[in-house]
Amino acid sequence: MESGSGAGAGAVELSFAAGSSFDEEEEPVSTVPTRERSLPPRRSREIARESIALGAGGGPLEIARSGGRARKVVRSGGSVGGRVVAESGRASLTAGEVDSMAGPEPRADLVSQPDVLHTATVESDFSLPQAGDHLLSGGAVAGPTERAVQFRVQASAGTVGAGGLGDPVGGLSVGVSAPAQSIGLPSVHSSFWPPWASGSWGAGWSPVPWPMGGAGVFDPASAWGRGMGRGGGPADWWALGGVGGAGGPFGVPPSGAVQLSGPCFGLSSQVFAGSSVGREAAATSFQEQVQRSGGVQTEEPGRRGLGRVVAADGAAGGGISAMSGQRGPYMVAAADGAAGGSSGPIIAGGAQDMVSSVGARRAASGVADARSFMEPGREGLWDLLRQSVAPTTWTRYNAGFRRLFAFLSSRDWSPGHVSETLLAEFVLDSHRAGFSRGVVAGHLAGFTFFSRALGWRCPSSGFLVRRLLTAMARIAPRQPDARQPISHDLLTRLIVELPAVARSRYEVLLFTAAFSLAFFGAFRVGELLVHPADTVGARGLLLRHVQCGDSTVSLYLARSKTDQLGRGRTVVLNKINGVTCPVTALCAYMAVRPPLGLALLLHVDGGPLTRYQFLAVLRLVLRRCGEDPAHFGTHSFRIGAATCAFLAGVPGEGIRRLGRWSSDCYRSYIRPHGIARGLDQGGI
DNA sequence: AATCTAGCTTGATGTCAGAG
DNA sequence: CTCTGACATCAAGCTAGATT
Repeated sequence: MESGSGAGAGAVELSFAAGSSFDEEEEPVSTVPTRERSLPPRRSREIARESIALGAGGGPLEIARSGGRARKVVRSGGSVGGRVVAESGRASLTAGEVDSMAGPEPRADLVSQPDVLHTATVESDFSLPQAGDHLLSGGAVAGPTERAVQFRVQASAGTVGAGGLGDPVGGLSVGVSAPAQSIGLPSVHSSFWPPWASGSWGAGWSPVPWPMGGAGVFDPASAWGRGMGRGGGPADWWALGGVGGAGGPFGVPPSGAVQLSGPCFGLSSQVFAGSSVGREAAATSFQEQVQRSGGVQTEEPGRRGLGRVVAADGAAGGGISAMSGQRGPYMVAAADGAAGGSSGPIIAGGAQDMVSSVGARRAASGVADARSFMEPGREGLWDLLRQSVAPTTWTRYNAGFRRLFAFLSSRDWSPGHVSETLLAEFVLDSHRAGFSRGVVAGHLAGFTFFSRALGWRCPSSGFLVRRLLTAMARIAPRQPDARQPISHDLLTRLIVELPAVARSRYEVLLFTAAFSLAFFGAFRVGELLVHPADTVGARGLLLRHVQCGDSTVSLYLARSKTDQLGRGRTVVLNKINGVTCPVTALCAYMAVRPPLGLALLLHVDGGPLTRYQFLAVLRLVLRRCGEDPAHFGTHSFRIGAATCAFLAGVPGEGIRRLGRWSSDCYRSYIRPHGIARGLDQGGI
């Protein structure tokens, strides 16, 4: 099965013309027209690094904010307040409106409550005389609307491989909005490599035969899958295993002194705010993190009830929707649209806010946000409700709510209970407008979600609605998934051809590792790559999640689509022969990977490998292999892995665990003939 | 009890506008 | 012209409830 050809052996350093990260010192010998790929500019990041000027004691505040597409300066006569703990370093400043302005009918109950309306975080060097000092005093923003502004100074030290702590914690977080006990962490993990690197699990790490078809060692008595967590048992022998449990495989000592280990690869230890050992490291690491992050970090947008939303929906890259001027009870419109995790609104400062509409594609619709109908004083409930679903789902539900709200408002409807007749009319209207069944059902789901939260009756599962949706599905049935699997043979060819499209030796190693991991790990692209806007590495493989051994690599998946609670799983890949070997590929890449950034897969300048680039290179090399790129996607690696495992004789349960499926839907990926034909295909 | 199905949730992806 | 981010849509994936 293995070709064993040495693809990269005689490869010269070639170049291609895109990507964000090519080492300028490397000699570009392009074999691909620059039209296909070119160096992306990074000036936006430079702009983003422009810092803020902090006006202490009520002085003027100037925030230069910027991003991928826009740069705006917001001035406001404000002051900041807070108790700053860290002494020096590079801090990010989170600013948010305490509340929205008063509209024609201001709600005093909301206006009076301090809370962050919109926040944005920018960074700045800071140097404070003494930890614990009250350096900056609070105050209200001047202006007719009397908005207070709240800032949080955040000195982030980055994180170390303390998987047991859950998602990376932003290191030191200090300021007015951070209670003292939240500053720093109760314990410090000192070393970069987690304890299991020392081999404590060693007995359980059986070679994984897949997809070689049974060449492995079966050790059912191992700790693998037994002592380490869920899903144990003999069926694990072949598999990638799942190590569950709250702590994950990464041990975190309950206590201990701060001890910085040697080169941290951009991931310094978490340290106490008050730790003298840690401050310098914190500052250094944070600077590094900021540089990697592109400068602007945003927080989850929080919003309050009534008022005028002056800026919302800002992309991390700087897009901001101008929503100013809206009045009345249904004022918010698109403000929540950025809840997708990758972005957050940018603040607008004072009374004369300058708000950019750059990058906004969606015009103000004047349609309500569901939160507008929340009873006063229950905002905390709303915030927690938001956490009950994924950010993407929240965004989508909001879109559904807005669309249905707009439709209902055009009928004789007042906010509140909805009749099934009206819902049926909505379905009919959507059908005539050309929406698919899935889209309409999604809109209904979103509206129903918020209706339930608000106590509105919304019979979206009524007979009429259900039948109409069924009719839509029958009229326009789903198209079969046309994406073809990337077989192991094709993977081999892709890797062999990579040098022809890569710009440098480094990129050959990067994409070889990326493709090999995508296939053998059966990763979703979102599990493999870190989104550029994700500065904390909430998703995707991070450097600290990887452990290379002589014959295995282990990859810790902190969370995934099927692990929303973030229990974590570890994927172990074993060495095989040939150019596709994930262990060899990853180790080769790790040997040249720059000591920068959080993401595992990044360019030589530290920028993360993006989906766009991953797909662009995949398409280039597919074309070079004589394949039609239109038939493949990033998911083709996952489809190929399932298909390949099936053809190699891996049992159904094995395939299920390989791709971390918790249902039988993996069967739709068994596509020995290329195209999906149905769930019963494959006869598993 | 086993199987099927619809509904809900969520990741992947295509398209568009804008930045550079 | 490429690349990014936002959005809309498609489709994966899970589960509760209905059906057999």
